[in-house]
Amino acid sequence: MHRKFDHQAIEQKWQKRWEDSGIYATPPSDTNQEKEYVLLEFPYPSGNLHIGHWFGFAVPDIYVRMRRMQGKRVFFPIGFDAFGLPAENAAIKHNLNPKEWTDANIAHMTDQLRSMGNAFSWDALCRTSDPEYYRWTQWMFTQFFEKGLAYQGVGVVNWCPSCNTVLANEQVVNAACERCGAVVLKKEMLEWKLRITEYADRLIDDLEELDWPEAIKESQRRWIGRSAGAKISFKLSTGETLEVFTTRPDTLFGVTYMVLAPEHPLVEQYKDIITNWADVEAYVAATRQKDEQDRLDDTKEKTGVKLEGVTATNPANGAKVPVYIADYVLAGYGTGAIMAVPAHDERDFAFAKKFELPVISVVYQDGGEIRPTSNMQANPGSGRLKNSGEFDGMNSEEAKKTITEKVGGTLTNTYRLRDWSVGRQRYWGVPIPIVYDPEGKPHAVPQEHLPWLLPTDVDFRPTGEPPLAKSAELKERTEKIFGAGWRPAVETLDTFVDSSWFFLRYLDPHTTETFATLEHQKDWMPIDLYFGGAEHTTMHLLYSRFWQKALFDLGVVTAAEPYTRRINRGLVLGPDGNKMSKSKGNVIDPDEQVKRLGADTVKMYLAFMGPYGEVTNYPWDLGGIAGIRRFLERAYGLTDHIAESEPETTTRLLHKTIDKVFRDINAYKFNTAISALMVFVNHVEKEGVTDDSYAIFLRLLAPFAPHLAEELWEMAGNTTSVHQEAWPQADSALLTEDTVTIGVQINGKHRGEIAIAANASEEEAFAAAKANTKIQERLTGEVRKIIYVPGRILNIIV
RNA sequence: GCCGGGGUGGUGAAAUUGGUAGACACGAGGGACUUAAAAUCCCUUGCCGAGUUACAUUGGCGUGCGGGUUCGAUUCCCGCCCCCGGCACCA
Repeated sequence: MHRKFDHQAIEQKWQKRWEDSGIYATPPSDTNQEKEYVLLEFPYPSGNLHIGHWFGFAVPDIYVRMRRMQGKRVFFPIGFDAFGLPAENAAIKHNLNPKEWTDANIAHMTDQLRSMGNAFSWDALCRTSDPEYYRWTQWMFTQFFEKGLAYQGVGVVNWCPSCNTVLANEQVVNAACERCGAVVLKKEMLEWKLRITEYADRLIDDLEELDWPEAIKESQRRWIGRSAGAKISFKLSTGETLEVFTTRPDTLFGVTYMVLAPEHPLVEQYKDIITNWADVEAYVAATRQKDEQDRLDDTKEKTGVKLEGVTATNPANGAKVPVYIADYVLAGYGTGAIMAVPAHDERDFAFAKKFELPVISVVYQDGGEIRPTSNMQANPGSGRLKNSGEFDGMNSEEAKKTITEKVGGTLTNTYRLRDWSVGRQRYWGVPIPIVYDPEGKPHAVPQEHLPWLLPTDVDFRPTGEPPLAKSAELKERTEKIFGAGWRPAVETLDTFVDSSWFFLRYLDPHTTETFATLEHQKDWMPIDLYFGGAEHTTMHLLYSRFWQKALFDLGVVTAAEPYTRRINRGLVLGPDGNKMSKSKGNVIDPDEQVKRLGADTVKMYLAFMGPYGEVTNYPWDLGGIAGIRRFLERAYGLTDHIAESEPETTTRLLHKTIDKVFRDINAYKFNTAISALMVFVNHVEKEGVTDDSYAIFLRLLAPFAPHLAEELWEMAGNTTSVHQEAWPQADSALLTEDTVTIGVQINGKHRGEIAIAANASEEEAFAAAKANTKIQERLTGEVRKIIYVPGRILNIIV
């Protein structure tokens, strides 16, 4: 019978008891239990937990709790990604300190997190803004600096005019700032970068080993964008050589012109040689003017200017070809210059048509020559060579190698990935632990001076000038330690740096000797399962893989890859099917729901919406959550149906439920696991259940409704925690039925059902079918064939 | 344009990956209880039709569209259409 329960009293009671007894604290190393490190993307302390946090944190807790009951030694920590711009912006708005704002939010959100009732290892909690955390962020950065992995260089950066800071390439989405949506500008400046490009191959190749959804792997591969080709040098009429990157060295004989990116250094250098310099200069200036948005808006009509007075010589056949600048060639990719083969590249073809340049076809396909003419398209396919001298008839693949060798080029890979820009011209972050000597040469702050504290005497309102530059304390500190004329770096680190190693600090949150002992790393790393959102595919997930590899090369971590398995989840939408937002007024407040219906209900409802681990968006359904609450009330009232004995159907169903709940949780299909529990409750309400079976049911319920299951477990007379009980084992003998109902088809059409022994022979099944009047009526003609799949189907062909 | 993931009732979704399509839940309709409402309980609920006073019963269609393979297709193959996410002149 359905029965109300006081969820607030129950939840408070058990949350306190679990904490007092410390049953979820980080498990000690010295046991024979198998370890399992389950990680969540830690929250940014924005002020309030939203439904997305619940979806992301409370649902994986189901998996964690089952694994614990199965005897695994599970580590399930939580923390805060506490540095970042919102704190600064909020502080400016409310006229307080970013630290105060952040700390207050953390305190509040910690309470909210506790109300979830997750099996968190609270003892491992850490926050990236604590000096004891960021001293290690800084230490790692200095190690990278010493190895040349962190460097400062002048380049064109992405500048967000609204956030007043540099952004990494990954943080620019559709030419706009990933955080605030402002259109990103190009700006030339000195910036701090990490050489992630040096790890490009490993970041691609090591994906093979990972048990990740293919979609994420593919996105990372495409983001890194490795392409195999060759670097080939062309002699210029000026005497210098021009190096180009091409994926098609086999088409070298088809080169009819060259193109440099407008920003290419040679352009400026040839100022006095180029006879139409005014035109060239104007084009370069126009390109510089264009921001990212303009480039996207382009209709992709090709533009460019010929460099009059400069020609290039094709190393393959000595042909002299003109040289252009055009903005379809990007300064940041390859060598910033290309050899153009209009016959076999669509972009070159479009350009050649516009500027009336020759098109020479040098590749044809077997079984029919396809040659572009001025009215046709380029043919980018591979095939056999022609018009290529001694290489005629060779296939493209072989020719790529042979021709490259012949002209003294080198086969090489080129990547789309850019080095990771990590310096930020803002306040609330990790100060870059670098000081400059009087000559301006950068030096790492030595370990004994770490943490290199974030100064507090700072006006952090954004002016475009880094706030730390205004700190007298930082300046004095630097001079005091290093000497007169020394000055500190004034940028802070991108917060993606902080989150690139948080999972290591969880292992040893209080050690002052190191960021995490090797002993604990060996015990827990790599992370077995990482739950998170799809938006981090080419940001956090890529950065932290790189960071781990860089640490691995320093010999300070034990694993070359941080995350063995990854599950991406979808999004919870508002009841109207739109993304929740204050302006749409469709925001569901989890606190309100928890107060009204309980944490167990909210958690279970989120788990019931659909399969987890598929990036699908689920609208919040007010009626749906009421249904879950109803289910829990019925589970609560199940004691009314406890009897001395139970029918065999109940026992069998129980074992099927054990089996299904286990398999479904293991596959993150929490929705169908819950429906199996519902089926069991529906059945027991009619048929009754014994004490023993009821106790098993409570153990199955425990991961989904930890508070209620614990309460019922206690009400059933137990003094232990249900969460420390062993996970039930299904009796395989009870999983298979003796008799089954199977469908009967005639000519493939469903015509009825028969109940027969599970191991019935074809003859027996056919006999049973003939005994069925409905079937019999239809079996008029001669039976030509019988298809019988035991336990599944009987199909009679007449 | 390219890459990835999808399209199943009024809704969220199931379907042991070729074997009774729609489990479970929501919503809706009807009934019981109640002075009444809420809550709860029971029944019905893919669509269209036949049939009966009411049951019982029964036919056809149905997993985005069009083909194909198969005894049998939501599942496999071919060709389209649409939706969501990512990338976007990357040589």
